[in-house]
Amino acid sequence: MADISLLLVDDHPVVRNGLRGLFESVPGFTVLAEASDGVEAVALATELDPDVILMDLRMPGGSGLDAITELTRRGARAKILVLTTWDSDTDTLPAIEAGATGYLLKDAPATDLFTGVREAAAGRTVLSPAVASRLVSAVRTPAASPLAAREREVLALVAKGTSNREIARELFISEATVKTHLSHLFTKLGVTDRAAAVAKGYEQGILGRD
Amino acid sequence: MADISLLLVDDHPVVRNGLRGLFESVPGFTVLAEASDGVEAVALATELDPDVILMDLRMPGGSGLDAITELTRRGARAKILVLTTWDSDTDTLPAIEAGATGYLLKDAPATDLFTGVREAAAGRTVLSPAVASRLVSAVRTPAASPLAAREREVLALVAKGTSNREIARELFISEATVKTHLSHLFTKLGVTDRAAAVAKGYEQGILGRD
DNA sequence: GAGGAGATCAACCGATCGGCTGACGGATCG
DNA sequence: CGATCCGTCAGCCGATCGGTTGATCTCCTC
Repeated sequence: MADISLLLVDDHPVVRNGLRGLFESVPGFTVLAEASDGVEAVALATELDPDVILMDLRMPGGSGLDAITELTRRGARAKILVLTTWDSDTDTLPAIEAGATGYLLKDAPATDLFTGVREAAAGRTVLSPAVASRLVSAVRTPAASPLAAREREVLALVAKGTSNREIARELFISEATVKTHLSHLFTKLGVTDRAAAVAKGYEQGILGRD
Repeated sequence: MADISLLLVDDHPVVRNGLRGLFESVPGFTVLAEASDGVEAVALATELDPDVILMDLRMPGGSGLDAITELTRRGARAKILVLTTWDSDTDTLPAIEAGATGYLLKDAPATDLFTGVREAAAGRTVLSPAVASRLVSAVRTPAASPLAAREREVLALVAKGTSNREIARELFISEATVKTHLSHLFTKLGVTDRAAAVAKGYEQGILGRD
């Protein structure tokens, strides 16, 4: 197996040097280049096509988040590992949404960094428990639907662009009943029209989970 | 620190026995009880209030998923760890959405089981890389918006229940222009009314990320 | 510099929606 | 047994929507 090629991105030369030293001290890694901001990172990543990019999020001039978004948009092959100082960093979730493969703590033991990079290069996701928790709570949907079963059915059809008349036919009820259900669910959701009702439905997790 | 109290839930006596043996062979754990299906699990969990519940998902008579949902609904204190046989189990994500704290592989080394349970008891999320990946891809939003900037603004207002006339006032344009934008975005999204447009907006990640 | 996309506006018309009022039977719960 | 919620239905009416056709202007790209 060939070395894993790396691109280091951090605005602090000290950090970059430290990382370079670490990864050059063990076999299996090659540091292709270093970048000090997001723009440079995108340019170098495009040019050098590294296996893994180690990227700090907080940098002057072209944030790490933007760089991740841009690289993802370009369909870059490189796996992106976010380097954070604190575990509780609120930027982590957006970074992962933007396309980061995982994240590592800057003060993690060296062996953790090595395994993290290897995992990422192999296409696996690298997450600490804290980040995993945040992901879980982002996915988890707490709210129980305040709508009656029939109202949910009507709302689901509304979300598909079905007219009241068509809904009536589909559910084997009269158009008047459909309108009654709609009025009720409008009140319950605190809206006045079907478009806003659909929006509330998604916000509250009533819709969207086929 | 007191022992971590456990409830074991699996339809196979052999598996339950094996787990009990494992956890009784080391200090720090107390197996309170065993349940063979979801219903029994909920009853015992309510009665005994364990710290951690180890639960199989596939069981006859009251699936594990239903049990998790029910326990979550009741606000049970116990952390729920799902026991799966295969990592690729498609039930894992729903289980986590339902309220599971994490999951463990049945054939994982004993030490992994122990640390997993300890982590869960401490409130941390226990996930394998494969599950983490699936979580990440569930959160990740791929599609770039096919809508023009102005069209997105109109759609966002529509989702809030704003009428065309109000949108016009809000954006300092005429009602006619609002209707033009709507017609265009309807076409682009492949829908025929504002309610379905809002739904598409959420499905495609255009709406919903304030 | 032609073409395309975005943003702006107008007028018309039929279809649909949403509000209002009122009603009835069943289920569940205290 | 009465209250409350769910699900069903009706008619009326003004407001709003969506489709259509057609137009002007700018900006960007090829």
